[in-house]
Amino acid sequence: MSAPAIVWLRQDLRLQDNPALAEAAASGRPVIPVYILDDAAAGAWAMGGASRWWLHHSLSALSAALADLGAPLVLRRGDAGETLDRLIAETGAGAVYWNRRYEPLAVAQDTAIKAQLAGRGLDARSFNAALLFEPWTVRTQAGEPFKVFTPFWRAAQASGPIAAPLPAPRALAAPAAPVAGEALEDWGLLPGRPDWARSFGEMWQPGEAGALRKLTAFLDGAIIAYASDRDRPDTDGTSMLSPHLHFGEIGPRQVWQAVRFAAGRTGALEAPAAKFLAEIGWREFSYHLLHQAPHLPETAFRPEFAHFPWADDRTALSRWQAGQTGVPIVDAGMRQLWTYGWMHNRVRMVAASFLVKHLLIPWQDGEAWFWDTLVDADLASNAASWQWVAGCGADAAPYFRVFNPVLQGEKFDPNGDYVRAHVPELAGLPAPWIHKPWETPEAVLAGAGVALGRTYPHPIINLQAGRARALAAFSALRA
DNA sequence: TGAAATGTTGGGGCG
DNA sequence: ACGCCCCAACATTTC
Repeated sequence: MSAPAIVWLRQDLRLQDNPALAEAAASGRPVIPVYILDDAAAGAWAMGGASRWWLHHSLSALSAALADLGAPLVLRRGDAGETLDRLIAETGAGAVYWNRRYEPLAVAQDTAIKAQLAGRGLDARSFNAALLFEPWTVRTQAGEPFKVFTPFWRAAQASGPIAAPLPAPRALAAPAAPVAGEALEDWGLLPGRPDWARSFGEMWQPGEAGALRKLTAFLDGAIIAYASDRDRPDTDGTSMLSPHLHFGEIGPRQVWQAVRFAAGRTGALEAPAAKFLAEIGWREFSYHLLHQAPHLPETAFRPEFAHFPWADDRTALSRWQAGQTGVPIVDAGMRQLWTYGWMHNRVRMVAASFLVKHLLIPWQDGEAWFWDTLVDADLASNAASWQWVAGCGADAAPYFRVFNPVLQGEKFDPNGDYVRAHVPELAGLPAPWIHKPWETPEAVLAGAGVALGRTYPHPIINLQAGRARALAAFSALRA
């Protein structure tokens, strides 16, 4: 029997379209799939709480699926390089395969490990499972990386056909002797008390099966109205694939093929399909930006922001985090985030704009909170999106684009149902007032059981004054 | 993937 | 029937 192949799984927790796993299966070697929890290697960007909840359940699902195929998942903790070395020594493995990561520290770690393994004569190989286009392959005519989304996406799509996804291996050869691993329950990935994740399960089914279910439901339902409903937080208008994509429970090639196939069957889907795939494109663009600017999670892409006069207001930050700003659409979003580990994208923009512009709080503070609380927390997307809102990123929103949370609420949550779902103390307010309780007549408030300052906060800032202050601060930057 | 201020226009009420 | 005015609706520009 030939020496086993280790498949080092990371953000590719699936069987379908998994090139590293497929390579191991095709090699004829016994297969040892391993997941290594290596928090130290991630530095300041170790997985947040919501991501850990997700990881626990995703590994649980993957473990069952791999056991069915004949090669049980091995769980280990510690420095990844040392852990792989020990595993190789224990099992006599002759090959290590993995799918690439793109976070700067992960790239450095993978590069060092690969050189180390190859130097010792092991077959160490990496593959692409996470992106449609490798970040370093999309270039302008001048050979430069892109800084603007639209030309990036046009060039990327024109750069060649997207490979068809690989099927899941039908079976895997088990190693001669079982490989010892840790118990998932011992990793402490789930919250203790209080169990802030108790509602997550209502919305999510981590794992490959859950990912495919979300994709199917989207293609059978919301995609037809995606162009408009994706902006409506009061509907299920989006795919909700983001955490599945982040953990690699489904790959972008699978999404691409399924969407194109669905659109090919009926012409009515062509336009919404293109809109949806452009969102996949934004994910690709974020990785493209992170690759050209490795400090994107910490430092403004545009250098003139280095000395921006941000406010140091811990109280305001806490109230924003807790969904107690007194601005209904913002509070609804922040509470949806806390309750379900996810926030509708339209509301993310509104809540982020409110923090960065009305409150002048550094975008990095919002980024850090999202990192800890989102189940889809993704270093590239999170950093690029926060910089976009703050206006300090590539292809960023212009400085004068300040979302008015009242108008956004009235436009995208016209009946107030989204606010009612997440801010129950306002549920009695009629639609014309629910997005601006501070302007609501006293009699209407009383009729709805709302007492401002007691059952629901006064707004943390006057919206007009906050907008004016933001415009002054951001326009000073240009001068 | 904005909002607000300012400018323009055209329908309809009304003397 | 006509002209004046109001203002909603839309367009443009400014931040």
